[in-house]
Amino acid sequence: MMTPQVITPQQMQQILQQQVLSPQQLQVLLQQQQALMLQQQQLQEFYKKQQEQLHLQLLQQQHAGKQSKEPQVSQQLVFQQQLLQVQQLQQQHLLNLQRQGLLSIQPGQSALPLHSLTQGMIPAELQQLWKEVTNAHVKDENSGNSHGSLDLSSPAASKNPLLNHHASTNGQYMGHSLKRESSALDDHSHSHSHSHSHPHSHSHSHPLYGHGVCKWPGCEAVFDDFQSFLKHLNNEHALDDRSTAQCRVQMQVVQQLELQLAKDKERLQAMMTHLHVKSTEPKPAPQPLNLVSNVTLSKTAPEASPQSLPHTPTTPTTPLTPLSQGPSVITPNNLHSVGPIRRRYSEKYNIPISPDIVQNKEFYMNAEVRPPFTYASLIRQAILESPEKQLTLNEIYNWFTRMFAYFRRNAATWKNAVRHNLSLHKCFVRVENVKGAVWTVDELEFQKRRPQKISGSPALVKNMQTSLGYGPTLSAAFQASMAENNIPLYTTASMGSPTLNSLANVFREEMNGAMEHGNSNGSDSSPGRSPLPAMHHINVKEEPLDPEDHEGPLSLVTTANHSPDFDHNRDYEDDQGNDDMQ
DNA sequence: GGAGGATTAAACAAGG
DNA sequence: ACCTTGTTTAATCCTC
Repeated sequence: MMTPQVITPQQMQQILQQQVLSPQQLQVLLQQQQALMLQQQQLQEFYKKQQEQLHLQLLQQQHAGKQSKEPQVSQQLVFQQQLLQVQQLQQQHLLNLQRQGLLSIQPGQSALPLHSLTQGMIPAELQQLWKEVTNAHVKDENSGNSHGSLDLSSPAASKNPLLNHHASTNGQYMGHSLKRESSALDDHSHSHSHSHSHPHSHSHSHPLYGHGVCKWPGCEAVFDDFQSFLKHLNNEHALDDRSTAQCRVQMQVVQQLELQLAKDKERLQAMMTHLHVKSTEPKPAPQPLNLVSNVTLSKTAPEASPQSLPHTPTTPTTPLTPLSQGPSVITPNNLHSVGPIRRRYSEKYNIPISPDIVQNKEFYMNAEVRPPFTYASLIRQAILESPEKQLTLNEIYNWFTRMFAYFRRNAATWKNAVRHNLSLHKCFVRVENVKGAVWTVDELEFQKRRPQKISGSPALVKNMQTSLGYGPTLSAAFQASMAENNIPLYTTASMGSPTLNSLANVFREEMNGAMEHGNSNGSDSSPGRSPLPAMHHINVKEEPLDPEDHEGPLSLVTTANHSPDFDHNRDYEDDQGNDDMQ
């Protein structure tokens, strides 16, 4: 019954062990998403009101026709623009929620084997979680997928139609709110609804179903009727690693967007305040976003009192490649050509760091997701980030734990890997120092090393695999989704301050390395490289565009202004006690 | 199937 | 004796 050929039990375990979110985390994420949707709704209304109000004011002022007011009027216009932007952001958000694509694996191939494989291994909690996730979706259908493997949702949902009703309690705001939401914001289902003739589409509004298309991230299967869609949903998007991971990715996407939204709202609020516009509403929570981050953060002690690394943490100034070059607008296409141009790292990074995009960094700081970078890249980044471009081994360790939640575990393992890498790669040079020895980076060596690296960043691929449990698919998915976010982010970035952070650098570097290969070799620093190979495989299939989106994440992952909120006092800081893990 | 990179594990040495 | 820091070797996985 098992088809180990696809994933060995070992790998599976790894996946489950380190990559799959803990039930609690998923729980939180789910709730967050739900809350988000509701919030979105409120926001939408709120902004509408605001806009109306503004409009009125504008009209009044224009009426008044006072010369002196003109400047103010123009200001108002800007303001309005801001409002629009926020709205767009929201729209984008919703769109992402619905169509952001993840998979690209052919259902028949890997999906199935996985099902059977996972079946026996998935922890009960996962099942539970999945119930929550799908619960509302599966309205009927025992969908014949009786072979245990695909059931996932069947146990709870399919058997219990009642669940659907109060599904909202869990995370499935499906019903009305969602419906409303989509009709209001989702131009897809909205604007097109009439063009497509789907008899059931309106009666069976399902967030994952629109215009006869499955909106599951990455899927876009077309269906004639709602029933077949449901069937499809149960069969193809059952509870397996992929779905779970996709769900997770989606959550991250949501988080990202939320942060962005929060930022823009803040901006808007500031603008309103400045213009003395009283908001008609209590104003949504200041930081609507971080439901999750807050949780995790609070859990990990938000206070910031760097100890071991007092200096480095506060030097966000990305020592590396400023992303200023970012294509004005990142589109799936131009990404490719423009690609991540390897920039020599210049000391000139006076780029103001917009505190808003710290998201990605935060993501890795809070989520125990294995960063998609090789140890070498990370080590290098750590070193380059330091004021003196040199770090002691311990400082490198600290950087790892500080920057990545993932490295707060299994210290013995990754530390060994770090040491191993330091010794192994010529690009890392050990320099005797007064107080011992420090490690520096031989940039030339580092760059030199890359091209040889085949297959474009196997690390990435692998990391993604292990990290997401579904390899390339997810990595692509994740990046794709990030890329999507990218656009809105860029939007704001353009009006604010574009920046990138260390992670972005690492990412870019990694990409560059990868691309090096993808594009028929080339010497060291040939500009246009093609990104993750992984993505190619996957995305190419469905949308030739996406593959090049990887740049997205880069820009997305911006900024580094960072608050060393992870104080080193934390348990994970004390390496000792943590090695227990394994 | 082989080459080569990355990761992980582990043995071992030197110093504090 | 123990821990940290480094160096090495080896097994394994992965992509080309």
